[in-house]
Amino acid sequence: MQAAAEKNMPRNFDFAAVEPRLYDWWQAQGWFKPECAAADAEPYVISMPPPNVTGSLHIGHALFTALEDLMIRYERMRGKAALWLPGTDHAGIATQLQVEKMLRDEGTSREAVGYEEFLHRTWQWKEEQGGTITRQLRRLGASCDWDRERFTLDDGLSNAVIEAFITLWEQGLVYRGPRLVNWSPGLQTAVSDLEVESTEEEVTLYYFRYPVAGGGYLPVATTRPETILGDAAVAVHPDDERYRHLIGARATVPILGREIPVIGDDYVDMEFGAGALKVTPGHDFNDYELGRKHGLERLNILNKDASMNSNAGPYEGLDRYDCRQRLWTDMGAAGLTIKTEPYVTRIPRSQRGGEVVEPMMSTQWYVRIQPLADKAIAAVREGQVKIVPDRFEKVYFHWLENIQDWCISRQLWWGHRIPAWYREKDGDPQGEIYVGREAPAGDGWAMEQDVLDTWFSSGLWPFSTLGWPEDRDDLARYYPTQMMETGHDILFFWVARMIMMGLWFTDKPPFHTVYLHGLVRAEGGAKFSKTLGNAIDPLTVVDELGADPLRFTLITSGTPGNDCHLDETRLDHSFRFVNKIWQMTAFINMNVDGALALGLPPSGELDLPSRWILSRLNRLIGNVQYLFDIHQYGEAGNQILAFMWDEFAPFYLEISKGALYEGDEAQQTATRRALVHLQDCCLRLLHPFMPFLTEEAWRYIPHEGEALIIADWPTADVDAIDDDVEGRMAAYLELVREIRNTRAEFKVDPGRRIRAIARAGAATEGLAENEQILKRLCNVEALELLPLEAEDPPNAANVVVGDMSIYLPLEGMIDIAAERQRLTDDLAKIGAQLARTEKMLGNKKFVERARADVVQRERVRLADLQAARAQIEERIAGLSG
RNA sequence: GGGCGUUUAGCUCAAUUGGCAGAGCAUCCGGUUUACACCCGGAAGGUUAUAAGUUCGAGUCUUAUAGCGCCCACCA
Repeated sequence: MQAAAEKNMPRNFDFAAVEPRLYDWWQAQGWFKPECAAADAEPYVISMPPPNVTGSLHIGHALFTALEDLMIRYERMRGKAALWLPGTDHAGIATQLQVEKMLRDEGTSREAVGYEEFLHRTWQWKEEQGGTITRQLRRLGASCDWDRERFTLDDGLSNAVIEAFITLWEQGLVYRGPRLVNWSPGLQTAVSDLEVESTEEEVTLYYFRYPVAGGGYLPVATTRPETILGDAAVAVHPDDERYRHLIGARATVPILGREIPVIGDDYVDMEFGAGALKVTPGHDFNDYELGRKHGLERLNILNKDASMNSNAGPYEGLDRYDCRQRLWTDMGAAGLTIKTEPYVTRIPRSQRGGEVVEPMMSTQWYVRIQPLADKAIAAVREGQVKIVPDRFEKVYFHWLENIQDWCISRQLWWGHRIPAWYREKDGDPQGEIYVGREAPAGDGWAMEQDVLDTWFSSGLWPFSTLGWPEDRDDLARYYPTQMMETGHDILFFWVARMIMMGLWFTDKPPFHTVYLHGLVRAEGGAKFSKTLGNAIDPLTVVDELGADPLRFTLITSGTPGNDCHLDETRLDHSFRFVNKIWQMTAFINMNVDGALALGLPPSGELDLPSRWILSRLNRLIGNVQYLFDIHQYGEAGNQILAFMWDEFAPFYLEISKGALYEGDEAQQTATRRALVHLQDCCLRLLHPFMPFLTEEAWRYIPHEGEALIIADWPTADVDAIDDDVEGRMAAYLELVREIRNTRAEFKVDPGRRIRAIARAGAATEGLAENEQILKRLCNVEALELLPLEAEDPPNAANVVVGDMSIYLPLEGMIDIAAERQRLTDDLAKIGAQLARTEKMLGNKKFVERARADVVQRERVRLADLQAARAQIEERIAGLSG
């Protein structure tokens, strides 16, 4: 098999020109599509976590793109029908907020333009902005099947959402009703528990008196005095000797004068605050439960914008915080206040706007989630779905085992409108409810205004994108998917819900493996944010360094599940690695011609360095395979880099110049074939990390096949792994290091060629055959052999590795005293190592119980160290004489 | 209040079933060697947070303590 390589390789990798050219070529050839694999190929599918349709690429997107594209390219090279299905999310709240801001800037508002116009403007905004993020993903090299791109609000997915909703309704798992919800006053919508984030804040704890009928009062403390207006009871602990006699008495709500009962419940903590508890079932989740238990009224005192409503009496119309002040002042005037004190507590805020969320009574749609959760728990428990790293399984179980019904309705305009209709009955405008695809027959039906939580449609993503519930072809071939790669921050929001809904609607887990990555953080662990100004913009990096260094850095900076701290110097290093690979390719390119036969020559025709580097290569391939199998992609990347930069380039490639420039034709050919094979394997291994560079470089070495993107993934040739060869070579390289050290110590001009003399004998025989190693790596002229009985060369430094002893005649540079000192220092080092090894081998238990190869290794080490010590001692004695 | 993660060189991080603690950046010394100065050679830098334990052997496993971080939870 012969293959030509492109000639005239450019001096540097011009990523800016190459990236778009290769991307368009790959895509035009259909290589991003699973159909490019064999017809019977096993599918490998990743549903891309859909970014917000109007979003713009940030470093988190870059991380998931790098990881998922790596997985996809790897599986594609392994011959799988690899499908990476891209798409975007309509992102209800986020997008609506963007459009509302736009309207505000125009001096108008959502309410002013009205429902139809607002939706029109939002779609327009989506059309304008919608392509941005997917264009940016392409710049990173994302090899998605763009023909299958989906959007959560497109017709097919909307159909899936309606189907899912109606099915749940028919199964009795969707219900509508008044409940206490987390209400976002600014957005004027309900939000789910998950969308509320509590942060510790310094607030005021207000102590006051609750007058009790018949005289006296109960002291109560609260952080939200305005909720006094909605109190339905005052509770004390039944064992509280101070107050238990008041249970059953009537208390009077301050200012309003409303009468409420004093109740007893052991929920009350006697030690806390004032000892008695005000109960506001309409505005507090605990009190809601308490109220249910005691049959208390759920009074709502707030309007939708969190101003006070008519139940607040004289305070009607005030904002809740103004009311808090005014009420407290009025209570003070009435002699009902006791004191205030600073207090730290957790304040619930909306994950979106950051505003304080108010628990409020509201009629919403819910999913009865327990049956779905049970299946989702079982699927992970039974191993049908595996979470990497597995510690997140515990978090997953804990959440699902304590899950609350899911509030799925949102009072937004942008989203999937709930397929429900109402008709007036008995004076209630929503007295009759119908759920279905179309409005029912008859007059007077009005469609539900609310839309569904964005995560409802996202939960269907892995199968809705493949055509569910229609068009079963793709669904049959590519579902369930294999990999769900996403951030651990949306384990509950998204992953758990996909598993629940996937199992419920398709009876299959939507994916087999969940790989969770962490957050990308700045140096020192700070969160990346635009306001802090520490954000690394991935597109700027791509402009300046190319996509490959960014991808490589992101992948090699982290481990699964852990946040990674992105260090900008690593970007730089990756960029230089790209150049390194390019230069290695250039060297090979200029040393081979198109007539070279591909593949390796028989092992017998290969010299020791070639057999060594091929052994190392195959060990690397095996390691990389292992690391990919356990999803340790970062470590795999680092090992490939280390192999190329620390072994292949500085040693083998340098040594190969001997054979290439001075060898006979057979040696030249064997070396060329080895070089090409090595570089070919490295480029294949690196392709999933750095697709552009590797594809382009591959063109310049002889290769077989149309493109690297569809080339085969390397497999380790275990027969090529040779411990003996590696051991011998390691000793020679140790010798190289010693000679280089010695040269540096004696300040020998690096350009100066020096002589190297070894005493003849078995120890040096192999070395003499491989004198190219010393010639190329430490600039010696040749290895001269000294007869056994000859005297030591005068004025020579001596380096010793194992049983090999080399003299470096450095006339005029050697100071006998200095040389003796150097050798004595060496001897001390060897002595220390020897002591350690002797101690280990002297330990009977070690010899008996340690693994055989470990013991053997120590024995070899012992022999080498003893030999070296003998050589050096002899040499020191010689110097003295 | 529970749960999880983390603590390794000055900084950012690795270390595959327990087997001589490694990189990058920064520092110091020396180099225009015909693939690469986007480079090459050399050096220095660690009681692996602390304390016990298991083991022939612990960065790795167990327990406790401390710092940092995250998640979950109804003390007003």
